[in-house]
Amino acid sequence: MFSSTTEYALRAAVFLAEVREGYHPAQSVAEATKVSVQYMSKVLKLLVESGVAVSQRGPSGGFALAKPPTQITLLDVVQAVEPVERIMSCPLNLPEHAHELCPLHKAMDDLAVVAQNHLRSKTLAELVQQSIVPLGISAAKRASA
Amino acid sequence: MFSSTTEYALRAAVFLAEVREGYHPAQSVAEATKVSVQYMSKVLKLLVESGVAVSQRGPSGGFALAKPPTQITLLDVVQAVEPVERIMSCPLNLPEHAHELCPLHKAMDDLAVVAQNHLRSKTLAELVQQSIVPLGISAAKRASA
DNA sequence: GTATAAACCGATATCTTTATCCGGATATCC
DNA sequence: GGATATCCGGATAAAGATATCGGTTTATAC
Repeated sequence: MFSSTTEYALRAAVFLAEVREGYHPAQSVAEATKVSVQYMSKVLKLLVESGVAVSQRGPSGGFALAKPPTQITLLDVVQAVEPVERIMSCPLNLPEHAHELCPLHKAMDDLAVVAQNHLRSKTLAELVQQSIVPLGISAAKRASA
Repeated sequence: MFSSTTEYALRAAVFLAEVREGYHPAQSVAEATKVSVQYMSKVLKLLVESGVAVSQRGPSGGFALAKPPTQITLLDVVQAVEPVERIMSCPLNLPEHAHELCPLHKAMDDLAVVAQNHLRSKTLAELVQQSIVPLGISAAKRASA
């Protein structure tokens, strides 16, 4: 259903929503989400390019959400890395289906709409576990902090 | 959203629902769906292995649906080639989420359920365009028949 | 202004998906 | 029972997604 890149992007976004204030280096995001720093850096870059996150270079730099978690939906994150695309014209290019999707592609497009609506209805804020520990910060690590 | 393999499988299933009686060689399915015979053969094999279609070797052989189109849903076809998987446990393996999905993966699993239900609600029969020409059989080809 | 922490960027490696090729097995038709 | 149409299966190729590596730039802190 979702590619691993999308899964990583969602984990990262939720993490940034949980930790909140300040910049968090890719290193921290990577550890919390259990993804390699190298790959997580690429994913974070996608989030920055799409306006979901912002980045800051240099010491005490890192990544942060571009807007409050209440204003970022799961769809924003998904579209940043692997857009759920609507089907606008028949991929078969049949003359019969030039101006109206055939029933099959209509059904597939319907699902795209349903999926988009579902993802749009959830904000990052709703996924933050206030009372629980931040995503991926394990008991051992917390103890040492 | 869907891989090309899934798209091909759906096209093939709709085609078989449209042409109805008898076996149809991979060649015919491939032409109608605008996919190479070689690749379509592999996709059709997946449909056979999952019980959506049946195959028959030799002259006047080919492929046909295993059940009437009213009894085959889009979900049957999709699950045959690229299952929409439920998320049963937290991929992060966090102790906190051992027996309950974290909100993120709960949301993702919810979408999987919504998608499955959507696909299950449409049968191949509902996608058949009775009054129109079969999928992919163009005007030129019809004229020559 | 120097040292350092961090994002950035391009090159490469690995794995998966998609696609093609070709010989073999099997059923049908005459 | 032989010729033929078709599915079947394995090997290979090409493309894309995933992942890693190393160097470069930029900002911060002191």
